[in-house]
Formats: sequence, C-alpha cells, structure tokens
Amino acid sequence: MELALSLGLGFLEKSPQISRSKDLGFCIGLGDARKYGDEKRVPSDSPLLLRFPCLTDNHGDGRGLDVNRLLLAEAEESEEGAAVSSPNSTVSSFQMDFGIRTGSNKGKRDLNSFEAERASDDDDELNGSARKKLRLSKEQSAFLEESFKEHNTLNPKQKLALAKQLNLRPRQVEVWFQNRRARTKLKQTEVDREYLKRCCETLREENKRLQKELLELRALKNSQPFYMNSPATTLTMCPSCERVATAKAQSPAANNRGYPPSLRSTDACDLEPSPRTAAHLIKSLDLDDL
DNA sequence: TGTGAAGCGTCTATTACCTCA
DNA sequence: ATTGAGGTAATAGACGCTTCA
Repeated sequence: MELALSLGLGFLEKSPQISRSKDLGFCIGLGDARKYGDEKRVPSDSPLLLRFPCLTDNHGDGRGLDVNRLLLAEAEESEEGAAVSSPNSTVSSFQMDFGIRTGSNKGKRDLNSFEAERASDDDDELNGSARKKLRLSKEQSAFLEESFKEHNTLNPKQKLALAKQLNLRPRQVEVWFQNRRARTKLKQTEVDREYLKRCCETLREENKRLQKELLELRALKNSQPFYMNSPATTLTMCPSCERVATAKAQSPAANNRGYPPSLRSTDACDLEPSPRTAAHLIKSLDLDDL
C-alpha cells in the first residue's frame, strides 16, 4: 500500500552533498502497493504512514508524520470521552449495543427495528431504489476508528467479525473503511499540498537571493576592471557546493537554515567557508555565462 | 506454458441523505 | 419553518490481482 510521490527536485540529483537517501526521505505510504508492483501482498495491518522527516522536529529520524494519528486524534478530541474499547483484534468478548441514529430519533432506535430493517435490506435491497442513510452511532464510529487504527484494510474475516460485533452489515463495514481511507487520503493530499507550498516558497526565496547575489557579482566585476591589483575583498565559497557569498551575503551555512531539514545540505555547508580574494574568484568565474 | 473469464477487493467520483447553524 | 453548507453513508464503474479451466 503505497502512493509514490516524487518531487521534481532535479537539482538535488546534481548535488552530491545532499543526501537523498535519508535526509530527503519523502515517502508516503498510502494506496495499494500491489498496483505499483512494489509488493505482492501488503499486510492488512500496515498503518498509513507518512514520512516527512524534514517536517519532524528530530530532523529525519524516520519517525515521520502519521496522518492516522492526526485524524484519530481529531476524532478522539471530538468524541471526547466516548467509551471506546481498544481491541487487539476485531473480535472482542462482548458485543456492543449499537443503536442507529436516524433522523431525529438519534440513538433512540431500538435494535429490533434495525434488525428487521436489516433483514429487509438483505432481502430486497431496500425495497427498490430508495436508499436509506443510516447514520452510525458515535460508539460504532469510535469502534470502527479504533479498528482502522489497527489496520486500514480488512480481510473478510475481520470484516465479518466487526460487522457482527457492531451489528452492522458487512457491506456497511466495508463501505465505512472505504470512505475512511478516502478521507485519510484527502487529508494526506492537504498535507502534501502544504508541504509543497512551503518548498516552493523556500525555493522562490533562494532564487531571489541567488539573483541578488548574481547582480552583486556583476556589479563588482564592472566596478573593478583592474581587479587584479585591487585589494582583496573577502568572498566566501563553500568548498563543497561552491556557493559564493559576498561579505554582505549570508554564509552558505546560514542560507541553509531557510530550507526544510530534508532539503538542507547536511555535510557540505556546515564546513567553514574558505575566504578567497575577489580577484581569485572572479577570475575563476565566467560571469557572462551566468 | 499461455490465455481469457470470473470473482474479489480497492479506488475514485458521485449521489443522496442527514445534521446543524 | 426554511435553507444552505458540510459531513458522510452509499452507489457505480473502472482497474488490478488471483484463480481456474
């Protein structure tokens, strides 16, 4: 179950100093890996795991950001104390009394009427085309949430057990999980969007900074035609990434701070930049090509 | 061994219903 | 009492995978 999301960060390919394996670990576990040929079979209890090391506090320790937890936390918050058992499996020792809320009778409908309707549903598919919408009770939803936390897909056995336990039709359980996965994915998409937005802003800033730097270098070149004889102006260059900075500009290491952790050059720009003279630098650069 | 049909599960888009402000 | 928005249960269709003849 994986949704591969690849970012078109081609420049990273060309930057050997930026580790792409760990620091840039931008992977989202979502969807059906079987469709992508990654795995033959994915365990049904594999959680939806979203890893954005660069967004975590611990900078890529692999713990990542689990959208399930976010969603579940939200759900738990909103449920506020709804009695939820925490099943280790979908089969627990008791069967909850889950009434169905419908219309203004929420929570008041007795089980017998529901059973009757359920039987009727099974018989004639809701007596034609009228589709009734049965709102699941808080308890049922909470229980399903708990179950979803354990495994976001169900095998037939689990589905049946859950249905029996919640007094729902297996089809309802199936649909609930379907919709729940869809909601998770939607939420995931929002998270992705925010992340990419931030990346975009960072890159825009970086681009702006580089443009400015370029202008400064050009100005420097024009204003000092006899640079060979001029006193040394301190420019710095990162020995690894060869990013140039004037005395006014930030050091590469400082510039690095604007990046999300995953985009930071971890090993290169932390090195002390070696000062070079303007003459040496400008000589080695063909500014007209920039 | 290759192939096509059937069955099943999942995803995605959409609809329809319900609740609430 | 009405209404519009938002949430969500349910449906339909497409697709991929597995099994089997």
